[in-house]
Amino acid sequence: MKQGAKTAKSRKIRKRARTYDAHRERQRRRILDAASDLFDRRGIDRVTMAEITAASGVQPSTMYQYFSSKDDVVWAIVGELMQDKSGIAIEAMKDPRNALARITALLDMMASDLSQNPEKVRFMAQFDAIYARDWPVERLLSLESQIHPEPFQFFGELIRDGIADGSLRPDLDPDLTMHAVINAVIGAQRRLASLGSKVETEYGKPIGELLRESIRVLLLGLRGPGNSTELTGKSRTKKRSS
Amino acid sequence: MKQGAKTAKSRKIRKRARTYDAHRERQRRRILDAASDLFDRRGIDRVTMAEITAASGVQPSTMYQYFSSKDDVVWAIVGELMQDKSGIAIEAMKDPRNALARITALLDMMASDLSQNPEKVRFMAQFDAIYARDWPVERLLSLESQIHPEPFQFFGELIRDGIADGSLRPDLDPDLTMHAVINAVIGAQRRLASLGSKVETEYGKPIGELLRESIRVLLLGLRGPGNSTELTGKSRTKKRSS
DNA sequence: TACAAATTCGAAATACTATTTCGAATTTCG
DNA sequence: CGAAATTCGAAATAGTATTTCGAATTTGTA
Repeated sequence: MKQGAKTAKSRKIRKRARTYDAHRERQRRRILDAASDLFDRRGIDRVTMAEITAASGVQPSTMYQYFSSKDDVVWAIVGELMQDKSGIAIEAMKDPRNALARITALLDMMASDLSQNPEKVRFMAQFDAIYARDWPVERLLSLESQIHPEPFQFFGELIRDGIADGSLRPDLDPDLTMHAVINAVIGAQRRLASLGSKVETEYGKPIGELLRESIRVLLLGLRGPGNSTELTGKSRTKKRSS
Repeated sequence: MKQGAKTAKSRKIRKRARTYDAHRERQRRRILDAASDLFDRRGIDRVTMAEITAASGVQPSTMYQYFSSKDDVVWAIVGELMQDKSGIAIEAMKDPRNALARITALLDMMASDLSQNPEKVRFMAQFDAIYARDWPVERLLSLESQIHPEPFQFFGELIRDGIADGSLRPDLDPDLTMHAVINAVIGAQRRLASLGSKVETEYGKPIGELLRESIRVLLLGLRGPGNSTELTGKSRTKKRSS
């Protein structure tokens, strides 16, 4: 349906020949942007289709020509978000020093994400809680595999590398530990986003700070006997990373 | 409406005088049990009031005489769950050895909870994601404070005790660390419950095992320099670490 | 025991909501 | 130009939470 459509609007000559597709892209974007904004501000389940159509300026009948249901809209937004995040994550993992440094960069990225886009994180938390369980595994798998082909092996390698280069403690389980750590950080991140200001008023600390402390403890637990205080201290106070 | 009503059903003599109240209690229970079961099996948002009334054997009109809305039902169940869990948690924290042992007991309890009642945990995850943010802070606070009066000071003390007795590393922040750790474990626990079987089929490990690994890493990160292997390999199945 | 209060039922009514349908009007394509 | 794609408007369908009310039943009490 949309294969050769997005190569580029090369010149005016081509532009006319692609008006249908280009228009469809624009409409789709308008709908997704409007929906995303509403979801962020009010939560998935409190947003009605009528509101989405109103905010995006199309009629319901048009709406359903782009998305077959409200769930479909949610799914599309989730897909885009995951795509974005995984790109950033892969970038963050380029650190050449050692495995611990790469893990640190990845987790720091998640903390920044919470501080900068708490609404998006909250949206993903709602997705997990409401939809993820019932939707067919294939749908999730196809999305995820399209993003990171082999996360299992990859995470396993990471732990193995770290044990080899001495940055991680040697008694970690390559098939388990990295998944457990990532899940803990994502879980903490999304819970903080869900509770939002409630946490801040009750605990007196910004949610970003709480998550960074969780990450600090986890990294301390991963660290090999060698590097005692190397990465421990006030870790992420953003210095000019050259 | 129901002040001096629940002291006790002393004798048969009294029993008759309290039939109204007793009946109301029973009805309330029937509704909550039926609703809880449905929520566990299908998720909060997929359960209709009609189903709840059918399952509990009352008419809608009767239903709304006990709970003013579906949210009200959800809230009541959350309240009971929190009450239960906090009782168990307080019990688990009685370990007299040292602060690290108490924290370990608390986190282990959460892992057992996930393994034994994944549906309940999932229910709480949905509550957090869908409701917790919008509901008035006072409502959450009144519930929580009724359960554990001073969690802040309590958690702070725990860290301070641990630093004093040497079981925790000395550079932890009494006002921050324990909250961060608890939040990470609860977040991980609820995320695993939300994703449920999906995690198991994709990662090939039961969710309980993943959570226990997260907890193991966190505890390693908390541990003071003194007790190297003391509590590490303990609850974690095999692995005679030496 | 008789009467008032509390509880339940049944059934219908209201007000939202997601989703569909269809024909007419407009724009794009070949 | 004529066919195809797109949008609109407006109304229709079906499912949902919540309310209302009078009749029937049970319980409390004088």
